[in-house]
Order: sequence, then C-alpha cells, then structure tokens
Amino acid sequence: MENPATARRILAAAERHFAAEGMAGARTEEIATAARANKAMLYYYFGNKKRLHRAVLENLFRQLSTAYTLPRKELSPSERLRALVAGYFDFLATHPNYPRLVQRESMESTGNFAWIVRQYLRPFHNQLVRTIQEGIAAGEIRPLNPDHTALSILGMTTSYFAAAPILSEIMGHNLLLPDALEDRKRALLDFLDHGLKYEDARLQ
Amino acid sequence: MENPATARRILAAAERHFAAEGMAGARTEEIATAARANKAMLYYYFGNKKRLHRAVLENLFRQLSTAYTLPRKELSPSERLRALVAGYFDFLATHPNYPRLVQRESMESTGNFAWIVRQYLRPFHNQLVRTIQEGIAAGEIRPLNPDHTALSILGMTTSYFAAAPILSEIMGHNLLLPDALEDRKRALLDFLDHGLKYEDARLQ
DNA sequence: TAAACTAAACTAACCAGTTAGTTGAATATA
DNA sequence: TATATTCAACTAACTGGTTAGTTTAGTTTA
Repeated sequence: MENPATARRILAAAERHFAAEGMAGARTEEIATAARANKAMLYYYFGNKKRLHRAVLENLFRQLSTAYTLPRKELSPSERLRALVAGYFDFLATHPNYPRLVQRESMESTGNFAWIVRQYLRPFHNQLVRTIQEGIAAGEIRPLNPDHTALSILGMTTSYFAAAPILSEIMGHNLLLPDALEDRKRALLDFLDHGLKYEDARLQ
Repeated sequence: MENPATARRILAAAERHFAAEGMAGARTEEIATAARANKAMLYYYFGNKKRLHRAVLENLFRQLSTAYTLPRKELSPSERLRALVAGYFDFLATHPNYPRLVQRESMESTGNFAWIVRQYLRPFHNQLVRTIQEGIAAGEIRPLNPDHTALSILGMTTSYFAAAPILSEIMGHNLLLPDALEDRKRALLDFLDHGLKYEDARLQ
C-alpha cells in the first residue's frame, strides 16, 4: 500500500456508498468510479468488498474515539454529561455517514458487529451511564434509570442524523444546515436538562 | 389472487426478510422458502420484488393507522400526548419488523418513500406537534420547540426497537422481553414527563 | 526501472424474473 | 355415474442480466 491518497479516496467513496445504500446495495464499480480509481484498486488495497466495508467502519470509529475529547474532571457530573452529548452531537454533525452506517449495522442480526460493540459502543454507553450515576449520587440529577436514559440520548441524537433526508422532507426544510443543527442541539440539550432535573427547583 | 393464505404467508416472510436484510439484501428465493412457497408464487401474487416490498410497507402502515386508536377528547393535552406515545410504543412492541423497515426507508435518498411520508409519517408527526402545542397553550407544558420534541419522541421510541438486537448485546440481556419493555416504557414516559414540565412545580 | 496505476476483457457465481408443465378440485357432459 | 374439460394454484427448471472479483497488457510516475 504505497499511495495513501488513493486508499483514502477509495475509503471515502466507499463510506458514502455504504452509508447510502448499505453493504448489499452498494456497487464496487460505482465506488471505484466515485473514487476516481479503477475497480481493481479496491481489491489491490482492501482485498474484497467485506474487508473494505469493515475498513470504513474501523476508520470512522477510530475517528470517534480520538476526535472525541473527554470532558474535564473539574466539571460537575451534569456539566460533563452535557459536554459528552454535545461532543457526540458535533461528531455526528461533522460525519454525516456515521449514523447511517451504525444504524445499518445495528439492525443486522449477523454477529459481525460484535467487535464494534465491545470496542466502541459499550464503552461509550458505559461512560454516559457512569456520568449519569455520578450526577444522581451528587444530587444533581433525579434518580432515574441511567441505562434507559443513555439509550434515549443515543436515540435522540443518532436517529435525527440518520433519518435527516426523510425528516427534512417531513419538516419542509433541510435539517442538516448550520441553523437547523444549532436549533436541534439547543432543543436536545434543553430537553435533556429538564428530563434530568428534579421536579421542584427548590429540591436541588 | 384466489388463495389469501399463500399471499399472507409470502407477505409475512417478506416482512421479516426485508426488515432483517433490507430490500437489496433480501433474497426472493429465501423469502419463498420461508413462506413454504415456490419463488414463482411471489411473482404470481405480487408482480416483482419492488412491489412485494411496497406491499409489505403498505400492510404495516395500514395496521398502524387502524390498530392505533386516537386518545379521547376528554383528556388534557399532556395526557393525550402520553397516550399517543404509549400507543405508538405498544404498536412498535407488537410489530417488531416495522421499526427496522421504516428506518431503512428513512435512510434512503430515493424518493420512493414520499407517499409514506405524505400519507402516514407527516400526519403522525403533526398530531404529536399539535398536541404539544395545545399543551403549551393550556399551560401544562413549558414553551419548547414542538417539532424537535416530536422528533425526539420518535427517535427515542423507534430506534430502541430498531436497534434492539445490538442494544441487547450492549446491555447484556434481551431488551424485547416483556419485563424489559415494561421498564423501557416507564423510563420513556417518565423522561418525557419531566422534559415537558416547568422547572418549578409551583409555576404550573 | 520498478511500483502504482488504467482500461478492458473475462469468469464464475448469483439472483430476479420467466416458462413450460403438473396437480387437484370444480364443473360440465354423456 | 363415469368421463372429459377447465382453471387457478402451484412446481421445477431455466434464462439472462448483473456483479464480485481476476487477469492481462499496457501506461504513467517518481
């Protein structure tokens, strides 16, 4: 693998096609053309379609785990949770193919997604859960089910981006434009804040 | 179409396969076998793969719009909203293929989902939005963005069921068992209640 | 000049869709 | 009542287009 630029172009094109049409729907020929490369180059650099697909996932999850800075320790639990959610939101906003690829995999019953679960999704989920638990222990967050709260957070964030094309049609405007994203982020964090709060402000 | 039993078996098998592997990934031969029918019967009853897929979607959305009873007028807006969400949750719980089929379609950029949006998704979304607006007008719900709240509700409910296989793996237990569903429903409605409430109970 | 690459032809497998023919039950006919 | 006819439902085998993956012969580039 001597020319990283070609490999990167192929990987980027594959990411778009796999996100838009799935592993079964994407065509190797089209990926090659979109990457301004020859189909043979796919096999030269990645072996076969399945390995290319896996490389796409690995590349994105690696980006998630690095680009993603952990909130500083000085912050309170609920501030850290807010920072985690905002950070994840920003990652989704800047990586438009990620949510669709993840949702596609999460719907498959084949076990070839297990390594992603172990290495990336479970740690991320656990981090959310732990932060919520700390918030509850500190009295900042009302005693709710941390697991389900984490799942709700993931659902509200990921599905918005994954379904953005169709949701834009329902809403009548493009939900991925900067202004719309700003709105979404605010509404999301606001809803989260209130969902976590004690009913009566005096109890805090 | 003289034997409805065969058509039903094919439709049911197609629903499972399209949900699990998508339109491109599902194999007509496998659908036929699962339906204990000959592949030619698919074409005899449904014309082609695409029309079969569409029939699956139409069948499910028809079920959604009928099985789904509107909350009674006597209830207050926030009670009606709660009933809407609970009703949708129950529909998802009893139709395990629906969320994956919808999520698959919502990720496609091809416009063959437009009729579903017009006929089913937009009315449902609008009903949520209207109920939230009435709750705000009645002073029961704090002034928040009704559109984004509706999207959050849909995201929290649908994605839980669509991703249930992989989420079960993350959580370490089956999230579709009755007890787990009970937990989820309670956590969801609880989170929703608090997210909609005024910060200070005295302001209500 | 060697490695990276292109273009194009090729293959083997796969898979949507078709076809020719069978079955069995209902109905007509003798 | 026995036999012929009809027709919808169904089957097994086939067809032809598509697609993942390979190969080959030649071209560019560092």
